[in-house]
Amino acid sequence: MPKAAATKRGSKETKRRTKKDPNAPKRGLSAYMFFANEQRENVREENPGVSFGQVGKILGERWKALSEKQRAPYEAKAAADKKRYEDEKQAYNAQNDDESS
DNA sequence: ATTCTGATTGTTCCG
DNA sequence: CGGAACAATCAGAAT
Repeated sequence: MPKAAATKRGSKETKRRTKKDPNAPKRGLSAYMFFANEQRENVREENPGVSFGQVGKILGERWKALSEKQRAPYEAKAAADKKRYEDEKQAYNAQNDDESS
């Protein structure tokens, strides 16, 4: 367990922190994104007719329903995507450093 | 050093 | 076109 429990992120009050960077090196995607990318086709096929109201929620439930090993490929992708972010992060760093002239 | 927070990411669906 | 449930994330900023 990391820390406390209740931690509603997005209180909108503290949102004014993290000053947006000049080129904002947006972070990478998340496992869910990769998972949804593959499952969306599958879930939609197994749940014909269901609207986002159902599919969306079902998708999330199924996400954890998979075995950790199943999430592996998605988590792996997420990790790989993060690396991608690291690259832009470095570009952002270089740009920032090169900006002073 | 440690803690936390916010920003972001992508899917589906519709009006 | 965007928003909202769904989940992860995680890197940097504040303490």
